[in-house]
Amino acid sequence: MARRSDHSRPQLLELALDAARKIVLKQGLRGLSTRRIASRIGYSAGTLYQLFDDLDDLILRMNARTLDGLLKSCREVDFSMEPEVTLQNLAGRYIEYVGRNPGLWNAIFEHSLPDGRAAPDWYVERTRQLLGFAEKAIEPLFAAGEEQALRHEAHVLWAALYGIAALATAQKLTADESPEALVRSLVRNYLAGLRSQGRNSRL
Amino acid sequence: MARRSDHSRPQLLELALDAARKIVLKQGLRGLSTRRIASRIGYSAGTLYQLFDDLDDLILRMNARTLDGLLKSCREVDFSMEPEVTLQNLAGRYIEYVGRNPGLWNAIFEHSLPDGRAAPDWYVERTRQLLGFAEKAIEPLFAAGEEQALRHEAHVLWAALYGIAALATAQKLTADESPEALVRSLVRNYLAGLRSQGRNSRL
DNA sequence: ATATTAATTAATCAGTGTTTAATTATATAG
DNA sequence: CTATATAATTAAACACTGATTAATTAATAT
Repeated sequence: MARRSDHSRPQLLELALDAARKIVLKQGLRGLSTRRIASRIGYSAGTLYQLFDDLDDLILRMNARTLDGLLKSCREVDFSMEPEVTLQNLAGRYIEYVGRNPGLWNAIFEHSLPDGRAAPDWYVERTRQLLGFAEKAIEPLFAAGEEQALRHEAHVLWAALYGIAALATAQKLTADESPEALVRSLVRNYLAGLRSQGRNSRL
Repeated sequence: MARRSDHSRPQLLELALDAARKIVLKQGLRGLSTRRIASRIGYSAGTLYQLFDDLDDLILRMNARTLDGLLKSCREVDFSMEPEVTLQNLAGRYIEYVGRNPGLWNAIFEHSLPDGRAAPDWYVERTRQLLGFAEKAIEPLFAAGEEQALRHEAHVLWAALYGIAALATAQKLTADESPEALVRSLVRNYLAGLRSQGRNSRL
């Protein structure tokens, strides 16, 4: 056929990514395949290759949407409060979002690109933005000229948050430890530590 | 054939897991397949199903060995020093080990079992032991009867460490941030925070 | 030497990602 | 309004994958 004017290209892309999302939500990344996506949207597998470079590309675009949802939630945080409150709110939304879409979040760190292939800019940009929120939250704790220390400490917090979320969604945490409580402790203690030491003493 | 007395069953299991390790080191988990393992050890793919339940079982056993290597390294840490020194040593070995075997470490969190299938006890036990080291390191900071708080804080540290290691090996950290430096900051600030607040105030 | 047992494999099955040629619906030109 | 060109869609093919099966073959017991 030619374009069967059933759906436009953008519509088709939307359908495909949505179908992929639903499959991953129910069956995990393992259950995702081109043929399954195709059958769900009433097209053949080959059509997907007009919309995406390959399955990796499709997965990256799906994961980018997952990140977008988290970014959207993070944007609603009030950054005018004191750093700890802001960061707690940020971390809370992070954990809440991940907890509501565990399958999708799992897909983010279960997926890996083949050997030498790097994640595209539009994907990396999203993770960078996420990190940016952490930086913005703790910014008041640092003096001008300490940007390097600021980025460093935000990186630690971001990676730590990532670890808690990862272990929680992969169900590798003991049941009696809620990720929310772990994150609260992380933020409180880490910031208290930053304050008690001067934050710029990171030999 | 029957057992071709070329290798004993334990030898064969060793060969298979070693071959799997080498493949994952060079090509990542994506490059691992039953046929590739089999051809490397000079047997057919079917033979592997006499040694392992399935490929997931094989991967779990390979990952368990990766954890064993880390456990072995952690056992050499001197736990008679003060908590921060001990924990820094522990975390240092953690990051060092992961940094030396990034492919193998990646396999640990890239792998996931199908839908309802849980990790076997002998696997979970290893992760529990690893967590136990963190508990042992910060134990002196807690009074008797605070075991719950102890486990809680150790969990935070362990998950945070995991996050840094994960992002580092997946090359999702900015190049100018070494995982060693991130981990040092994590341990120092978190412990400082624990001390500055009373450690048992974790509502 | 024969019968039994069990390890090993080749063949097979259903599934995968991806590419190709063939088909077909739309858009364009005459 | 028809003929042509264009481009989307698909069915089929290819080379893989994990896993199962029947057939084969080597070691063991009789």
